[in-house]
Formats: sequence, C-alpha cells, structure tokens
Amino acid sequence: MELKEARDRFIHTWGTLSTQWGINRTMSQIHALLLLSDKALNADEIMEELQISRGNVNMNLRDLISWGLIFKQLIPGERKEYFVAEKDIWKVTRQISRERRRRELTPLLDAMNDIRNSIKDQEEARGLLKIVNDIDAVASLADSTLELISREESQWLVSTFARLTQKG
Amino acid sequence: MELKEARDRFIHTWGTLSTQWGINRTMSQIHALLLLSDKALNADEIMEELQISRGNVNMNLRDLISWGLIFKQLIPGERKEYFVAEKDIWKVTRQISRERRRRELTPLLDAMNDIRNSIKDQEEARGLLKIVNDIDAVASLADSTLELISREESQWLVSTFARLTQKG
DNA sequence: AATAATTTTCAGAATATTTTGAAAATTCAA
DNA sequence: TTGAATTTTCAAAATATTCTGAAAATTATT
Repeated sequence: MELKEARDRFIHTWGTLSTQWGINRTMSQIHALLLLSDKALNADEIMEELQISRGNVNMNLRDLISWGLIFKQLIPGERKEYFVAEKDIWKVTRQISRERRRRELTPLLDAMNDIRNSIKDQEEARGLLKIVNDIDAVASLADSTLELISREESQWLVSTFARLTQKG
Repeated sequence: MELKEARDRFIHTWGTLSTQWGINRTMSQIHALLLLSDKALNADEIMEELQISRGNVNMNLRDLISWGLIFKQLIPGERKEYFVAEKDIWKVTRQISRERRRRELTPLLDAMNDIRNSIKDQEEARGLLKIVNDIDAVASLADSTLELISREESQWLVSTFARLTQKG
C-alpha cells in the first residue's frame, strides 16, 4: 500500500469508528489528520486535504480545542492560525476521559440524584429506587475509573490493571 | 414528585443520555421502560406507554435482543409475545461491555493491524506507524478492560479497582 | 383450508445532524 | 484610519437517521 493511501485509510477509519461513539465524523478526521502531521496545519490546508468547507473546518477546530485535543500555534511572521494535535496518545486518552466524565457522567449522576431525592420516602417507589441506585453505582464506578485514567500519574496503574486482565 | 412523573423522568433521562453514546433514543427508552416494569410487556403496551409506532417498537425490540439486554417471554395461554429486561445491572453492564467490544474495538484493532501490515517495511512511514501502534495499545487496553468487565467473576475485581480510585 | 391475530418489513415522511458558503466580524499591517 | 487578510457566524441546503403505518409475511385457531 502507498503511504498516502495508508494515511487516508487511517483518517477514514478514525472518522467512521468515531460516529459509533457519538463523535462527529469530520471532527475525528481533522483530529486524525493533525495527529499524523508533524507540522502545524492551517484551515486552508485542512480544507484542501479533507475536501470540506471553511465553516466546517472552523467549527470542528473549535470543538477539538474545547475537548483539549488540539492547540492553536502561532507561527512568527505568519498571519494565519495554525493547529497542532497533542501527540502523546496517553495524554489524549486522559483528556478524553476527563471530558466525557464532565459532559456525560456528571449529568447522569445528577439526574439519578434528583430522581432519588424526589421519591426517597415513597414506599411504592421501591422498584424505581432500586434501579436508580444500581445505575448510580455503575455510573459512579465508571466515573471513578475515568477520574483515575484522567490523572497525570495514572499510566502505571492503568498498565497494571491491563496486566491483571491478561491472566485469569 | 409523583411516582409516574419520576418514572417518566427516568425514561426520558436514559433516552437523552444514550444518544451521546451513539445509541438510539427509542431503544434506550424501551430498555428503561422494561427495566422499570416488574411484569413482561408486549408491543402494544410499549407503543401505548411511549407513544410510538408498532414498527419502531418492533425494530428496537429486535435490537435490544441482539444486544442481549432483553428477552422474549412466552406467557401460557397468551398469543402475543412479551418482553422482559435483564434486571441485574451488573449483568447488563457486562453484556454492554461484551457487545461494544465485539462491535467497536475488534474492528478498530483489525483496521490498525491492516494498516500496520501494509506499511511495516516503509522507512518513510515511521510517523504513521507510531500513531497506529499507540492507538493499538490504547485500544488493546480498552479491549482488555471490557473483556475483564464482561467476565462472570469480574464484579469483585471491578469494585476493587473502584476502591483503588478513591484514594491517591 | 380458511380466518383471525400477530409480527415483520420497508418505502416514504419526519426529524435531526452536518455541511456549505457567503456575509459579518475581527485582526493585523501599512 | 483604511483596507486587505483571516476568522467566525449562521441561514439554508444536503445528508443521515429515525419513525410511521400500512401491506406482506408469519403464526396460531377454528
């Protein structure tokens, strides 16, 4: 396979898989492109490479920045804004953990709490209360796990955990 | 809050949050409804409760079955098919882990492998190879973790892990 | 068999999401 | 300042996803 072809395949795969996780395809493709690029790219270069509009590029660059996955890089003498991706995949993983925790788990835990509070004294709400508590427990576990992953020093623990999973 | 109102809120919350994980809203709502119900429900009851069409109900019941989250229950003397959800949330979690692993991680790992094989001898593909390997490592870790969670005996280990995350 | 009940399918409708592209806003240089 | 370069915004278009509902298929009953 040609190098170019392999790069395109990588970008394409990344874009496709991401939609299953509820992440915008273009956002993932831009991310993949920047991950592969050893120099910073500007909006025009991204438009050209991925064949998408300026508005689309701009919007998704903003999103990627808000996820903490890419950064603006100002190049001396250049007027345009350039963007680079965080290349350390462990940092990327931690950052995604952090954001998904904040954006998804915290709201879920809050919602479960609200419901629990609203029914806690009602005898006839036993069934609902049990499910809410169970889901709260699983979500709390997921939350703790992501919190752990998102810590600076987590990598050794994560790999320890991984090793644990290899055997029985 | 009324019990009915709390139940509806639960169903609604579950439906909303699920879309962020790339899961169909209606599918999640049906799941939530069945989680809350202590008796098996048939298609008409689900249509009525969630105010959705027969086709929609049918399709999403199939999907939930394919995810292993609900089961058909035949009631003696009844012509209609009834459905019950697996109520043990740990089992549910394990089942979801199993399926996401199969549907999402395995394809990603395969794709990374294909790309790696296609470029492994090319000196000029160093950068791409590094990213592919890094992503493969993270995906493998996620894969192992889900594999662990999906095991029958995993619960104690999962809680141990959770406890680890509480402290430093 | 014929009929009635139930489930499944799937084309078209409805809805939601993403993308475009051009106008508006902003930023920088002269 | 003015104006050119660049970025941002956002209404409308394009696309993707979900949902409906009625017809077709299947299953059970008489």
